[in-house]
Amino acid sequence: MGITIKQIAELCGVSIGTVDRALNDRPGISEKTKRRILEVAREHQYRPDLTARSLARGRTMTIGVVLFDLYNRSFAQLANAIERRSRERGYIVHLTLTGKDPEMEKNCLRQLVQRKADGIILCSVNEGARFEEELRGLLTPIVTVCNRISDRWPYVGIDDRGAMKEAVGQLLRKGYRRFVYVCPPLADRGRVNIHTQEQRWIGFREALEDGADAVSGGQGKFETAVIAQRDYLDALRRLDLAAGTGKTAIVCSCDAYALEVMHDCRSRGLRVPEDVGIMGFDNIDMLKYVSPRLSTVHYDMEEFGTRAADSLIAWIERGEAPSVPSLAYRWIEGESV
Amino acid sequence: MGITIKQIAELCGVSIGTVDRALNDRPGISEKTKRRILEVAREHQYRPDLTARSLARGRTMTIGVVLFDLYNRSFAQLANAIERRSRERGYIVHLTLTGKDPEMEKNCLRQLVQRKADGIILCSVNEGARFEEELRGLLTPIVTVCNRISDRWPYVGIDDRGAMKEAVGQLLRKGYRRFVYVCPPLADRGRVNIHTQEQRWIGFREALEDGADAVSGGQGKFETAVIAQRDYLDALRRLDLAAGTGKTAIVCSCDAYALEVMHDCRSRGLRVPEDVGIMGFDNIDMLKYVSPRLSTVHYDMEEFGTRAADSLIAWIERGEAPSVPSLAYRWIEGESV
DNA sequence: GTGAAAGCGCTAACAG
DNA sequence: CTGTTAGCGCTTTCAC
Repeated sequence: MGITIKQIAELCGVSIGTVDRALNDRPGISEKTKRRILEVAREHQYRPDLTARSLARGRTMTIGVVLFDLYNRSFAQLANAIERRSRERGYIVHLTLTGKDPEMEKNCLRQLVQRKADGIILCSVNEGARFEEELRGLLTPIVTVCNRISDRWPYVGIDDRGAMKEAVGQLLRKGYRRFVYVCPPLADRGRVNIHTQEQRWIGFREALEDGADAVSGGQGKFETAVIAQRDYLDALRRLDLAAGTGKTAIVCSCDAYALEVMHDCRSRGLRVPEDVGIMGFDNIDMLKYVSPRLSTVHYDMEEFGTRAADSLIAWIERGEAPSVPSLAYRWIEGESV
Repeated sequence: MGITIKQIAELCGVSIGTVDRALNDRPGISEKTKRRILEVAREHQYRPDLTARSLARGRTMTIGVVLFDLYNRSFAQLANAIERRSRERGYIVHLTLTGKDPEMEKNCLRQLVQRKADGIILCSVNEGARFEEELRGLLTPIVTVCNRISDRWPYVGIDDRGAMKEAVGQLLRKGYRRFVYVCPPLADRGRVNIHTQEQRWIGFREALEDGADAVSGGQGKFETAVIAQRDYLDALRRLDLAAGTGKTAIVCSCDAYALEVMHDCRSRGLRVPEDVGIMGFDNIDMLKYVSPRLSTVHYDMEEFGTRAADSLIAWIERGEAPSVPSLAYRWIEGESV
């Protein structure tokens, strides 16, 4: 199935070395024989066997991608962009999904290394010194995305902390003084990589600290509650949002939560933003179908993808880990706060 | 980087043949030497080089996937399911995206074949005898999904014609007698694969034909308009939905269009379903954030993925193209008709 | 039981 | 300019 250089060599009455020179237009071959060889190759629809080439060259022109899943719209866009850019640059993508299972993630990585992927783009759930040791042992360029691991591996993403800080600053400016922060469980720290969520959480606190100084000269803090658990809606319902003075802003660390929260609040008869303010983070594109429009933080997932691919390829081809600057983000003024 | 069987052989003072027997527990080796070899292999963290194995075995344990993109939620789910199932069964996925570009699609296919993917799951935009000839020339098992090509290649999907027919039957039963059918351009037929859209369109017409017989004994047809163009919203606006008697049902061949249409109608002050009925197709999961709930046809994209993977693997491993029965679908009663 | 050797298809270094 | 040869790391067949 498919003709090989050896067969071409026989057909042309030359050696495989010569065929190789012709096919990969390497120097040291006469125009005449080259033309003849190319002609024969074309006639027989010669297509080099890339697995053989990989073995010989020691490079597979393959990029391994490790993500949680593609349910999340953002991950889908990310994968899309990575594939696009990679193939533009001559690489093909091995997609592997972990389902956020630490062991599965290790399997994926191992698998990719065994298949000799030239580099890997990783959104990790694993974390910790031991995991880093394992990563180092893979001896493969790795670029992290969405979840930073450590300075040793380039990270593509925004400054989540700064972004959240700015966003909450907007709420303060609008006059909000009571806050509920809703996010996924942060307790797994150390076992599971929640770098991004953690940064946002820090950004939230910093914004309030700075705000407290500015607003009341360091006097009275703001009223805040934190909900960081799976059944966040239940927890939220137990809170009396109307108690006290002033309107509450529910700061959600991601749009997915914000949408659920908004839905739930409204089903309880709370008007948004009249009775309660809600903000999200991520600007997932589902938002365009939702009213009132959610106020949120936007960043470009596609850019994450192309940047991650570019950085990884730079590393692969230049041999040294590149440093990647934080990408841009911006506050989206909706109608929900 | 990484130890090889040759090195293990030297370390153990045996031949590589023996090492191979130990590592792949093949018969013809004493328990004792086997144990010793495995011990050494474990110590040195031996991981077989899968590119080398591929070359030697003539199988890569790789499945190529060719889709349009991952923007569409359904494709993302599809890709997700394919990856999951494939890796469960020992295969890894090569993801390639065509962006609906026929030439790009051919590139992807060629690339996958050169990389010796054991089989390919394809959602094709190309179509026609010549393309089929090319596909045949690839000499690789191919399972089609979402867009059928011909009987030569197994197709995973639902009976779109039947499903649309049933759905429109629901509308007739609800009393609708005026219809606007909205779908992507159908004019590209022959050049571009629009099998699915075509089937739905046929289903729509059949439903009305059957309905005409049933309702008025073959007398008077229903009032219908068809919009099959990129700027379908503009076209729709030009229609006077209120004219004539009875309420109009806008039958959209996909939810994406239905959502846009619904949004547009409401921005024009039309109430759904009081003034106009709208139905979609696909039951994309964005719908859960939309009210009124869209009436639509549901099918399980994940099932497409696992079935496609299973069928392809069956073909790869058993050597003969499997036949795949149509998958299940069901009408979702929403509030939009 | 074990070893030797011939591939898989391509690359790359070295002779001529 | 062209041919030869030795790999890449693993599999597989055939001797011993």
